[in-house]
Amino acid sequence: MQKNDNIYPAGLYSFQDECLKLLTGVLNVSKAATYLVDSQRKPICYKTWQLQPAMHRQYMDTFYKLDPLHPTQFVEQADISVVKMNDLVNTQERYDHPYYRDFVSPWGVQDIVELFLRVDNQLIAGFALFTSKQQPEMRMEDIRKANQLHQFMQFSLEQSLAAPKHSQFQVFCDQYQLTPKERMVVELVSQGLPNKSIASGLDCSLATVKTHLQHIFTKTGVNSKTEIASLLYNLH
Amino acid sequence: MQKNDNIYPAGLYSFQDECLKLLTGVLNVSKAATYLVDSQRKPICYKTWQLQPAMHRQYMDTFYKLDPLHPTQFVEQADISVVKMNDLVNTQERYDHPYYRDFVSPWGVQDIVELFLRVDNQLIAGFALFTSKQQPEMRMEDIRKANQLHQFMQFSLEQSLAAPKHSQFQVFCDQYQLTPKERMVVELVSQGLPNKSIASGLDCSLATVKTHLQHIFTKTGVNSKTEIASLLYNLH
DNA sequence: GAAGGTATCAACCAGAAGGTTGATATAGGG
DNA sequence: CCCTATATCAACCTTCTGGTTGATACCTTC
Repeated sequence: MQKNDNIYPAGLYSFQDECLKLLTGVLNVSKAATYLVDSQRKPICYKTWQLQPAMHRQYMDTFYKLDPLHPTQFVEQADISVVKMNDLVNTQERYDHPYYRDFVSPWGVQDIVELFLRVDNQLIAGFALFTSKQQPEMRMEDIRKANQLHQFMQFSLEQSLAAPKHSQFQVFCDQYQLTPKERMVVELVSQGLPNKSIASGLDCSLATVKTHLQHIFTKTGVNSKTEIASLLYNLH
Repeated sequence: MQKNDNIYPAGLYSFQDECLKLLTGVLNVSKAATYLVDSQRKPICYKTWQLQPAMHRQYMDTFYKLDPLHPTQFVEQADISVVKMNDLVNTQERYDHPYYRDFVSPWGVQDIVELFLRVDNQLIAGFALFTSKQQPEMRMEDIRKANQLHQFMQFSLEQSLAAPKHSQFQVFCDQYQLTPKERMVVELVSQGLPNKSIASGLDCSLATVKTHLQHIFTKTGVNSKTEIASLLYNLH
């Protein structure tokens, strides 16, 4: 577990931002979301675009369990990278199933396309693109574009992970032997986020974040988040 | 005032550290100190080496006024860069004057050599090197070495100010039109220092630091020191 | 000399962050 | 099977930070 994780998914904060901008800028979607997949295969670090906070909360609280596009469904299928919901689930099912009846449909969503990014066959990030009932149905052409974008994002991801900035982050984390979750905390700290945001980013409690921070502080020998950010960018 | 100061002395935190290490490592001194000179020609951002905190406090509280090597004595004399106290002040004076009788001598100091760094003829940093009464008197050879080191430090300073890292700092400060003192605060924030340390570094009260921070927060549109550090190293 | 920018400091408050202890659960190695 | 490492969370307390208001002083510039 540690082995697979000491590179991913930490260090991808701005990568997510840029990808989301790209997708929503090029494709005709009404809402979008992105997340990273942690070592326990749990989606964390959600970032959304024009997606109602209440809808996201509903998903996180309840409906993620029923999601046919949930990343856990695709961790093993390394060949699947772009999935269209309405292709995966037939029309009848979409009428019967509570996921569509009680969640997808009420929020005015017509279809969802999910993009997965992998490194070494391991799923590490995902993107959900929503079209609304007011929009025209998604066509082959749109899916082709999505595949095109996916391909470039996959390329860009590998570049990002090889960049000096990223390796600097790795050097720091390796130097102090931080655990995967601790690395994620450091990543979010380095973005200047308050603990509350870090907690919601990692989908855990404030208490857990504080515990992680305490461990990071002891390992690195500092005593504030600002100092962490400073250390990170002033490696000796 | 603004004009002369929007480059210096901010951004020299690690430069000071390295210089102090160099001087104390190469020259045979018992204590040392370094400082930056701000726009009001006041020494700030002291860093010391083997110098008793109590001695430093005494100097800062009282004796700085009597110091014949005090930087204000040399702001105008752009040709003077390395000064030896015992050459500047004759033996008799050193017996009579309270600065030596009540401060220098009681702390076991035999001689002091001061080095000044300038940019555009403006004094921006100083180094004080102390020899103790237990050490042999400083000779011509030592002064030659000090001059040699000074020359390189002067070169290195110019390099540092031209380095990408420094210009990044400048870009940030210019972008948000920060005042000289605000820039100093940002510099110390970027080192991860708590407000109390920033206050003592700038030789002002905690309240002043907080006011500076509030202004920086409004100008940059953030609301925490960690975010400042993050912004600084993640310029868009 | 009035106005604006800068630098200084005080007092106050609410909320965030840091520090500690202790507890639970789970995965993996020996 | 036990031990360790990891991840999770709660409760508590202290200290630090952020936000606000208001005041003084100095220096330019108009």
